[in-house]
Amino acid sequence: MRAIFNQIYKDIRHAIERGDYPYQSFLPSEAILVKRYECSHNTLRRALGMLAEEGFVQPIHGKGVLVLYRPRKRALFEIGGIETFTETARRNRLHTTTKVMRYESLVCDAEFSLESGFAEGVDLLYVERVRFLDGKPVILDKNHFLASAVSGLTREIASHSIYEYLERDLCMSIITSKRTITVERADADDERLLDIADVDYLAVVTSQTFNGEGTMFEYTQSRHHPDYFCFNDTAMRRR
Amino acid sequence: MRAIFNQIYKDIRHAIERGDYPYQSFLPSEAILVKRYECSHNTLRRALGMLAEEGFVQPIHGKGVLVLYRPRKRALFEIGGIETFTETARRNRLHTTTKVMRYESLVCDAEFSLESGFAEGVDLLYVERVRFLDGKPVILDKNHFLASAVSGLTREIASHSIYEYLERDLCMSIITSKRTITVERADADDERLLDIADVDYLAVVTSQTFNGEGTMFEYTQSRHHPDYFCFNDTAMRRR
DNA sequence: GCCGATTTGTCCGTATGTATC
DNA sequence: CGATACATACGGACAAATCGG
Repeated sequence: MRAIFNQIYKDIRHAIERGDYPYQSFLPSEAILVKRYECSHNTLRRALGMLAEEGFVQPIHGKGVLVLYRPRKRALFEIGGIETFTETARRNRLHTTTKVMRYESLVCDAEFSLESGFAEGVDLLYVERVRFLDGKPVILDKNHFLASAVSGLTREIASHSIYEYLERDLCMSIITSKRTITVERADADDERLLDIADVDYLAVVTSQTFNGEGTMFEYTQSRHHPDYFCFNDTAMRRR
Repeated sequence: MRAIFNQIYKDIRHAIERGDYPYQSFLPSEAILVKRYECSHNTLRRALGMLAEEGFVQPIHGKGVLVLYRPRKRALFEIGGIETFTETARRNRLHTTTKVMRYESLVCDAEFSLESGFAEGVDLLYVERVRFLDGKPVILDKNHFLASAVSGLTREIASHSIYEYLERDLCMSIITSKRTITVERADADDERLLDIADVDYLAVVTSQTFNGEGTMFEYTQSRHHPDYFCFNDTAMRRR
């Protein structure tokens, strides 16, 4: 795989983040960039399209490609894109620990099939974990994995990073993730495990995740302490 | 503009939503689709790329393009993508009303410049509105508009749909929107205007919106009643 | 208001690489 | 190994918006 477009994307992105092309300035024209990167028009446009999709730039017909990126003060803990808890914590230079509360096998019944999207009758692995950030409990993770897809997973591994195991050891490529964010009332478990007293609502991220073969192998509910939840998103309107 | 790719995108998308290509089945191969639509390889791939980006399909190298879409029971009120309150309500066949609480001019000071991203000293229009769904107050909208970009806006228009006015009458094309979702404690205004008693947290969507010329013309904070908030998102991991 | 230069936007045909079966 | 299917890249052509003279 050559992935020239990806190199160009990363190069321009870093240049923008470094401040080479400030907010509200224009990138060099496509013609110039094509010469600089010695690539085709299409390849360059693919890289620009990715940057536009993520809100770094906005191409304006007949004028140029405008930079919309501005550095900003970041929240303590942010999600957006597919990033695991461990990765996010590392990026924010925070120390994390994970406590496995439950680790058990079960079979998907009719009701849970409707909720989760797993087929009825399949074997599942249920893992319930509390995630700590610098000693504070911030997320209650309720993972349901397709047992056949996570063979070899142990309670020990779950206490570190399940995704690292899946990607590195099982060579599973995590591809598509569908997420829904809601705000729900805290229940007794939440209050006990997340150590909250004066808080009665949580941010809840419910997600279905598909691997490289297109099988949905995970259904997870992450219940976030409201003070440590921040989700970022950029959207483009097509006309 | 020919926009063949968009036609193909919509056609395949509707076919999927209609059930022609069920969950976990493969689309016809690219070669077949190229013949069917009488278009080039590139154009077809662009359409497929859009479908993949939005989680409808997942292309699998060497095998085919797998359908990941499943119809699902939808929440009462969902957001995701760029959709206005009015559009979302219409899609969900709900009756909406809007009450304008405040409508005033102001100048961006240093502090608000840092928070919003507007330049210090520019003239702004502040509009505070409560949005009702079938009579229930569900969102408290605090819009800040760049005064120079929304000339002709009146309190009367604000009580219906500001975006409709901007797009149809001012011919403004709303392009990029950067959003952050957090969960915040309800203040006295929230409690009074959203008619909440036993609820003390809200879903807060803070957004910066850019028009077709690349100028940020809006900074808005939408404070959602937690029971009527549902945000959808699909993400892909690049390897 | 028109024209031409510049710049982005769309599409095509072709070639080649790589994973799956 | 060959056939099939997706993945990347190139070069060329033309359309459409913008801007200055």
